[in-house]
Amino acid sequence: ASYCLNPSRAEHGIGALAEELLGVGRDDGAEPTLAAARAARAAHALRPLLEERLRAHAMERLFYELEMPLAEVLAEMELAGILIDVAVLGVLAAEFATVLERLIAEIYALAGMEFNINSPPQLRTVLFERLGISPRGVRRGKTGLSTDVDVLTRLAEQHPLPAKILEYRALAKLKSTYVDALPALVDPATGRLHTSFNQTVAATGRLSSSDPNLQNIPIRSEEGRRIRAAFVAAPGHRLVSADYSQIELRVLAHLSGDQALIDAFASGEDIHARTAAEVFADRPPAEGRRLAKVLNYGIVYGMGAARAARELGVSQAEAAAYIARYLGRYPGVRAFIDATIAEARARGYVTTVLGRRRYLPELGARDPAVRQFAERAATNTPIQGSAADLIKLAMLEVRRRLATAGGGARLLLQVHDELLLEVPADRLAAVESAVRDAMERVFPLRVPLEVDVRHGANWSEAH
DNA sequence: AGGATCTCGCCC
DNA sequence: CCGTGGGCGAGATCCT
Ligand SMILES: Nc1nc2c(ncn2[C@H]2C[C@H](O)[C@@H](COP(=O)(O)OP(=O)(O)OP(=O)(O)O)O2)c(=O)[nH]1
Ligand SMILES: [Mn+2]
Ligand SMILES: [Mn+2]
Repeated sequence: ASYCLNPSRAEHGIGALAEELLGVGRDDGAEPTLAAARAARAAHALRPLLEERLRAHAMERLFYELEMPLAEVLAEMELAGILIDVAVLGVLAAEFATVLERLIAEIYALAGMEFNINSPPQLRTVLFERLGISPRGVRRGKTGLSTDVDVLTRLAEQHPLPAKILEYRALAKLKSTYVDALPALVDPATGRLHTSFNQTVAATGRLSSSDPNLQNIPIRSEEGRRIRAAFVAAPGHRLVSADYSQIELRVLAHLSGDQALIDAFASGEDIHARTAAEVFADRPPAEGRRLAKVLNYGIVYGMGAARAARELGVSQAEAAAYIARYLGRYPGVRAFIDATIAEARARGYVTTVLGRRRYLPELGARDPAVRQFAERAATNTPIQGSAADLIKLAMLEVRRRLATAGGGARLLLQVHDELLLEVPADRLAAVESAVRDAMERVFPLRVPLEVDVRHGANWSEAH
């Protein structure tokens, strides 16, 4: 309830709420029995307060009909877990280790010394002092010159070392974060991996996932897809992935009412593919579409010419012209952004289609940087948050349909606009059409909702 | 030894 | 602080 009322709060526990809403002082060192008694008394006192606030904010349906029943669905998903082919990860670990060893040797040779490649400050010293690469035009962070992927990509034109570092970084990331970490978290009895879905963390209404995070499994690179392929279906089953097509662009079309965008979706256009064809025609189609996605959402959510120029590989002036032309094509979008910011400033918060709120007090900040940041968040939250509303609602409907027609099919994961299910092989067709139907009809918008449904023996095949 | 912060990079 | 937004985690470093 506290999360619905104010999703930006750092804590929603009884202690924090008692302190703020009841004015009760906290004593974290209290003897356990006493602490439990105090928590019980606080919970009892908080209940009518929170109930009244939910009513006053018109959030009773959001809470009682969406978030509360969703909690049980999420619990089932956590309990179900997902099967991991540990042997696949074992092979990758060995392969990656071999390549990393070679890269480390090459890096030391190019640097003329050994150092900790994982240490940005040490790398900075090697690049800009020992090798004397010019730091001209290199971005600075809080602590000094940056060594991130953008910087190293540019430096790669001047020296062979940065490219090797990039290669090392990409592989080391995959190995440490996924290949080495995931097997240790697999339940040895079942071979399955169990995440936590956090329902009260993201300020927009999205879920998050942790311990382990299964919402950021690699997909972009070939090596990444091999990791994703280690997420497999149980014997006799398939993994089914159902992912909304261009979801936030559709929500934007709905909320803004922009006629060009509505027409585009009414006639089945793929805006990501269109952008890709316009500006990334020289790239492989799949990569082009992914880059186009970044650009499409970036522009809509306030990306500047500097960043757009980097993404597009053109001058800032050309990027600025592209952004202007893009927004000019969808005049309703600009108007929606301006109206959303104005309304947010007046009311102090923005809302989603199901009445979720996010307060943005920084909209009144005098510091323009702080204020503009809040304005971009105000633009994004109604759209990202409404998309989160839709898939949460769809999850309840999918769960209901599985109960009657699933034949043992289970929801396993949610990845913001994607549901991953494990389905008995002989129930594939029925479950796929039920899931598609539930997701597409969940909450009719001014544009159709479309869902890409695929299946396979592993998550890489299914996505 | 363990927490906080920073940098970097994975995903939607 | 931030001029796309929203997350989580590994490793290094600094500090207690
Ligand atoms: N602001 C912002 N939002 C993003 C970005 N990447 C993804 N999202 C959000 C918007 C998307 O609608 C949503 C789901 O991501 P997807 O990868 O499924 O993209 P989308 O549904 O637009 O395209 P799709 O047709 O599924 O390939 O996540 C991004 O770089 N910036
Ligand atoms: Mn999608
Ligand atoms: Mn998706």
